[in-house]
Amino acid sequence: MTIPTFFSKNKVILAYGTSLAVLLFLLRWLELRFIIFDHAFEIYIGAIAIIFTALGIWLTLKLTKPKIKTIVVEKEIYINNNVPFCLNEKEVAKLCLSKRELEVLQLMAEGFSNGEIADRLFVSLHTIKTHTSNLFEKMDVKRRTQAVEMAKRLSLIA
Amino acid sequence: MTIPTFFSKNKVILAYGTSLAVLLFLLRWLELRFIIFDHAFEIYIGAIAIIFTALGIWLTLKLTKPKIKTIVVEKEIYINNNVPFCLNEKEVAKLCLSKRELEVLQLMAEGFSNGEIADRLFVSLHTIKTHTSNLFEKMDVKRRTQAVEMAKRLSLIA
DNA sequence: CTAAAAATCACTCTAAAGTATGAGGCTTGT
DNA sequence: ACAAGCCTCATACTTTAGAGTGATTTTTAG
Repeated sequence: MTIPTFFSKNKVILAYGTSLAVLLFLLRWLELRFIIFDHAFEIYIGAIAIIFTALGIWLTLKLTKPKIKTIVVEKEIYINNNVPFCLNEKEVAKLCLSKRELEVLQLMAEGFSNGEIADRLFVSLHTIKTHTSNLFEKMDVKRRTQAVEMAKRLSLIA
Repeated sequence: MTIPTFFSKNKVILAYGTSLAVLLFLLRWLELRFIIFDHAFEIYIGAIAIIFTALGIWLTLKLTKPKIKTIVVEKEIYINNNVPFCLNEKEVAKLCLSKRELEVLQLMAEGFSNGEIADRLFVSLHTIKTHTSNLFEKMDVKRRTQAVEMAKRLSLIA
């Protein structure tokens, strides 16, 4: 998570530059002591050194690929019962539940038997049984009580 | 996980400065030795450039903390108990529900079959059936799904 | 201690739930 | 037009749930 800040980068570079300056002064001093050196040459070399060191630093910073670290953050989604019901369409889509199946699921959760649901939706008991079977298959549950529990937890129904 | 301290940085920089000085003296010496080369200056500059670029790269790799690119994957977790469950004891008393019956009711709401509840509570299926029958009688419902719906509505269970 | 309540187990029988499979009609998007 | 998905209905079969009745053993409160 800790990406090198601009400050830390600059700190290194500045420290390096300072050391170069010190070095140049040292050379200057040596030049004064032993009037051997042509100081323009040293300044030139120093400049080249600084520039290309900076280039190297810049290149490295630009071109190094960051290590990829994947963090799975569990985002808790609290379901507030006092807030008007809001269908969780994501889950509905994920489970591939059809409108009719949701209707059946809703009535199932309200405690109606398959027969009562059939009457309410004006279809046969067979149809409701098919719907419930498909629901259990899609939701990967074995009983209507499990389906209801899951449906409430996922806000598939009110 | 040793983060580079200021001291260690300086140590590197000082060592670097020293090596630079040595290098300059070496080059100077070489220059004095072989003044033969026509393009000695250009070669010299080129060498400096290459060396210091490499040095910059090396320094950067050594002194910067490794880049880490973090990918945060949000995994949604649905949680329903935003308000800590509080048993509605008034209703429990009103309905004359016993502890055991509440236990059975809880497991029933979690989607377990009578057989599974029997296993969980280490009693026979007959016992659970008796409990459920008594529950339905007391709660005045006809099916377990209705009982569960009512229990959740009245906060008899979590 | 004792009566009441609670918990346990058993048996029978019916109703409902659930499984498996097949099939026909109705939209819908390509 | 046609494939795909959904809704519908059907049959046959298995499993679970629930009703009704009765009984024994713990627990618990007076």
